[in-house]
Formats: sequence, structure tokens, C-alpha cells
Amino acid sequence: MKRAGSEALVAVPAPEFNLELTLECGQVFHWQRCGAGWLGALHDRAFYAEQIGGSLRVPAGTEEIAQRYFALDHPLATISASFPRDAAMGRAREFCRGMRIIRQPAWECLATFITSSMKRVSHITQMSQAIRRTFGEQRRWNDHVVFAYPNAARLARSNEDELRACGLGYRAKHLLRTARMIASGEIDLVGIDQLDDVAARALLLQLPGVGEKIANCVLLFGFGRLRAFPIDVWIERVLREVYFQQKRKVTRKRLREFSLNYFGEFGGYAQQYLFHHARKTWSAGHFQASSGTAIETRA
DNA sequence: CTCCAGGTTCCGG
DNA sequence: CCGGAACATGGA
Repeated sequence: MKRAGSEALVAVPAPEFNLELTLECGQVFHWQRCGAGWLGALHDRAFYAEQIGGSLRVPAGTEEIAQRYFALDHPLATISASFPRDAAMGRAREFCRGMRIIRQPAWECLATFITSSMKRVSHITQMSQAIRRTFGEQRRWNDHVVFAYPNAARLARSNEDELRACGLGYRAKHLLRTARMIASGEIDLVGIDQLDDVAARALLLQLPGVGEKIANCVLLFGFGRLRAFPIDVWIERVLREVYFQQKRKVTRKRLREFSLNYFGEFGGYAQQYLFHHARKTWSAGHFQASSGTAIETRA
């Protein structure tokens, strides 16, 4: 009688939004395709969402949670218009139309990105699922099962061997120590909302396994700091090939200063668009072939 | 088998 | 501040 996966769904208006792109662009790692949509854990509950044209269909009663999580209130047209007017950025903007930077729970975001260093996106997904299955609470949606991300207190009670069994390798030590610092209250994640970007970043940098790049990921994806600009291997490639072409000896510090100035108020969005576009087209050749327009680096 | 992946940490110039 | 090396694991 009831079709699994389609009972009690209600529509939420979602203009300028692409659910698939948003969930598959490498900002979040645990959503699984399910029927016409996606299944995952949103905060502490099982959650399902599917997109039909300009609207999102979600379980009745979760409309507001969905709107907030998927950041449907971000002014995407304004954000898009704020990007610098260069060719590479223009291609990324077209390629990523409808991609939004979602609002992930801070701890889940922090913990997941601690596991991300030197790992491919598919591996990060594997580790996230293993951690959820091992330590997380089980939730059901119709006849499907998902696992919530374990909180810091739960991981603080685990040990390095259990975490290594989830595939974390040397990252196990980092995640365990960070979980303990959060669980003990030594570092207050909630309080970060009251800090400006610089102070918030400095606080995150105190955590084991969190450097400049991961701190910026957490600020961007977990704290809605849309100016934060994580520089990973892909973005570094883009910056060097596109914006610093034929320039020798460009230091990390120089790249960081350039990206904060050049990409502006919504730099985090620009970064994610460039990241996804580069990752999906680099090997295909578009990217390099069309990156011949070097941009003058204005100080 | 070799290479590399959304880096961080530690160490010596 | 800057450059290098070690660090685990898995898929191509």
C-alpha cells in the first residue's frame, strides 16, 4: 500500500538549488542515493530528501530543518554575482549552478574533516560510515536504516584501536584527542559562534589534527563563515595554474593572502565552485586547455 | 608494485 | 617564515 520512500513527504520551495550537486560536491560525505532522492542522518534523525524541479520534498514536519540545513536562505544570486569576473571563475559558476554551502553540525563537520587529510572523497565517505556504524545511534526511515554521527563524548570514550578499525590510520590519534578536548569542555565549539573569523580559526587550530586547511573547512561548512577559503591540493593547483601562471616561487602565504583579497565576501562559495569544477574536469582536459588567461595578481 | 589522495606535525635552515 | 619528511590506508 504505501510506497517505501514516498510516504508523508511535503514540498518545500527550493529555487536556485541543485540537491545532487550540493550533496556530491565534496563538502559532506555520508548521503546515499535512495530511490528518487537521498537518505542520510540530519543531526540526530534519519532524513530523506528528493528534488522535483524547483522544490524539495522532505518528510512532513522537517521543512524548517531542511531549509536551514540546505541553506535555502543563502542569497545565491547575490553570491554568484559577487564572484570575480575571470574566465575560470565564470566556468566554475556555470558548472556549479545551484550548489549551496550547507550548514553541517559543527562537531560532525570537524570530526569528519579531521579524518579527511590525505584521503580521497570516497575514502572519507567510507570512514564516516564506519564511524557511524561503530559508534552512532541507529535510526530508521521507512524500511531503511541510517546511523547518526556519534557525539564528541562518545568518541572520547572510544580508543585508538577502535578508530583505526574504521580505517583512520594515523588520524585516529588526532580524532581521539580532539574528541576528548571537546567533550571535556577544554575547547568550546558552541562558543565559536560568538567569535570573529580570526579568533574562531585560532581556537580550532589548537585542536590536534586541525591545521589551516581543515580549520577553514570547519569554519565554512560547520559555522557558516562564507568567507573562509580552504586551500587543498586541488585549489592550490587552480590558483597556481590559473591565477599565478608562469610565476616562480609562489609561497603558501602568498596564495592565502591572494585568495582572501581576490574572492571576497563569499570566497568560500567561490572556493567550493572552483574545487568541484577542477576535480570533475581537470583530467578531462577542459580545465588546463582553457586556463590560458593568466590573471594579474593585484596586491 | 608504485603512486597519490580536500594535510598536519615536527624539524632544520 | 620556508621547505622536507614522516605519517596509514586503499584504490587505480
